[in-house]
Amino acid sequence: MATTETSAEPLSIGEVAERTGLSVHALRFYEREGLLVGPVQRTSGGRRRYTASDVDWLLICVKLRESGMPLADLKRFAELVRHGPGNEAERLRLLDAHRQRVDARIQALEECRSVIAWKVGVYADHLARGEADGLWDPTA
Amino acid sequence: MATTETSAEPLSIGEVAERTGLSVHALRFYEREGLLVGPVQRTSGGRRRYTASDVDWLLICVKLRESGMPLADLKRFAELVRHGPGNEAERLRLLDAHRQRVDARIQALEECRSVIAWKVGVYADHLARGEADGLWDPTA
DNA sequence: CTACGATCTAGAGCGAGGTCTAGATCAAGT
DNA sequence: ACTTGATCTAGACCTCGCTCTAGATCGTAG
Repeated sequence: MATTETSAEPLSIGEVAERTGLSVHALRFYEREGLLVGPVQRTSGGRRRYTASDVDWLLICVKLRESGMPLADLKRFAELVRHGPGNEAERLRLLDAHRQRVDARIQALEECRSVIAWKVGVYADHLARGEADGLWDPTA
Repeated sequence: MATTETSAEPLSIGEVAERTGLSVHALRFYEREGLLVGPVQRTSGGRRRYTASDVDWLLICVKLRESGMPLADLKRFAELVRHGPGNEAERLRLLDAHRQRVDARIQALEECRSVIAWKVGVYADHLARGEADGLWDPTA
């Protein structure tokens, strides 16, 4: 069980890709873009070695991205963390603003869902009754 | 109250833009891409005249897009409707598949939100206690 | 008639967020 | 030593979904 454990052993980029769901390309891209808190360590041969906290950070990044945070905001957040203690209020503001956007997005999606569900119902009814009328259809 | 009513009067592209939230550019683009059910009528001078059902369709489009349906799927849906009665089962499948994707997306967002809310809580606690420790922070 | 804003077409351009390529190097197995 | 697969860098390229431009025309108010 040495390959799947959550140990202190540094991981290769491929292993981190597996664990985070990001592609190795994306991992290098994120690093170039300054989205990581610290520089990733390297082996003598130049290969990246990710620590557990690198992976933790990436997992947070994945959630923030998945919820629609732009890379620019993620970068800003990374910069704040990189800069160290003293800016927690700003980090909080950034995260909380994002949380609000996520809430709004969820609400918007729920509204869309109800419109779509209604339309699905219209078609389902129509098919159940085997009729060609009663549907809104400009070509009918 | 002639300018804001929901009448049978055809509307100019600018009026439709106002009512749907799409830009006039986007409206022309959608038309070019075949996302509309029928061809938009024109005045003798060549200007577009949208009917109420054009607007209804566009409002559906807006909801589908807002909920993440790709233009390609929207185009497919438009083609089905344009083709007329007889393919309602496929329309239903398309819409229902989308509804499921929306549900999945909402769930994913809710998970993200809880991760983010937890992180917000961590920072809020930290600030409330005025401490510099207890935070996960690789640079500390 | 003259202005002026809205609209027209065709097509170029853009921003986000990666993805992919080429060619070299590293590391491990045999 | 040789082969194989993972990784390296720099930078080109891609998809999506519009957005914008240029230059012409329409249509309405004065």
